[in-house]
Amino acid sequence: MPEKTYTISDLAKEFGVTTRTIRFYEEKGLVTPLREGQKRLYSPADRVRIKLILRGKRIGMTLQECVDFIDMYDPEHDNDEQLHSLIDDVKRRREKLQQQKKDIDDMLSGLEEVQALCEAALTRDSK
Amino acid sequence: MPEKTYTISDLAKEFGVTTRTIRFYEEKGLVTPLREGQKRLYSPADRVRIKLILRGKRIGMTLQECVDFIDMYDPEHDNDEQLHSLIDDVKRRREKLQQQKKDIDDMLSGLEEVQALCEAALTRDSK
DNA sequence: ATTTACCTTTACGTAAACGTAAACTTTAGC
DNA sequence: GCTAAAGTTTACGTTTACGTAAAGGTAAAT
Repeated sequence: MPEKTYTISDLAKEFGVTTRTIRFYEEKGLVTPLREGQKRLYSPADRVRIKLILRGKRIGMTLQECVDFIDMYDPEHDNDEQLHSLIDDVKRRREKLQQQKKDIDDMLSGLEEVQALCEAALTRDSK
Repeated sequence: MPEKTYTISDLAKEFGVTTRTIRFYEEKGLVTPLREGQKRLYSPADRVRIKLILRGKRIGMTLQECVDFIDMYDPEHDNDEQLHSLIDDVKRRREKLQQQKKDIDDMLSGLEEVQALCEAALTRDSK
């Protein structure tokens, strides 16, 4: 079956970013869509890459970190050395993610408290 | 008891940032240490603020978002309207944090898989 | 045929978050 | 009394991640 394709504005709309953003990612080599004449044609794989980039960004990764992260899935693991190096990278990244998760949990606890206090103050006032 | 104080390099060392960073935060109004002559004197409260700022940064918050977040704990909740508004802010922030947590969990799953595959490839080679 | 709605490239502008260097003062140690 | 370490202000530089025109090509709709 003929692979589905997307225009730049399709993806921009879907992900809530501007076309400028997507072209910028291409400038940086993060995506490399095909061309139909001048027009960019994005494959499902391109779409996924953009999705992964935006996910990375949501937790504060730089674009370079997003690329590095995505490349972990697509490794050129020729030899043992590269495999070991990749495993080390994965471990480091996992630890960082765990720390971020802990940070988030701490913040969530705080916010829940704040919300409870606010709501208590409101019901108190309403009496 | 006399409240403990910190110099700028005390805090810089503790948090692994430069003094420039801490002064920059002051420029932006994120902290307002006392002075002893020219020298800045940081209180435990200042220290905590910096800690919270850096925690926020770790999950990708901008400095402004960090301030807004910290201010949620220290609210001027004069009237009901402000309380409601604060509750709304808290809810929005909680949702965002939940999304980030989900993103992190997704990434962690992916990384665990990658690591497993790598380790499998290694043990296979060693035979 | 011309408006409308996309697409394109090129290029300068901008906000955030510091880095870096210069030039100077203050305090502690020898 | 001098030097070294830490503090200070001022100010220009840098990277990241786009925003925002400007100037134009293409294709469908009226």
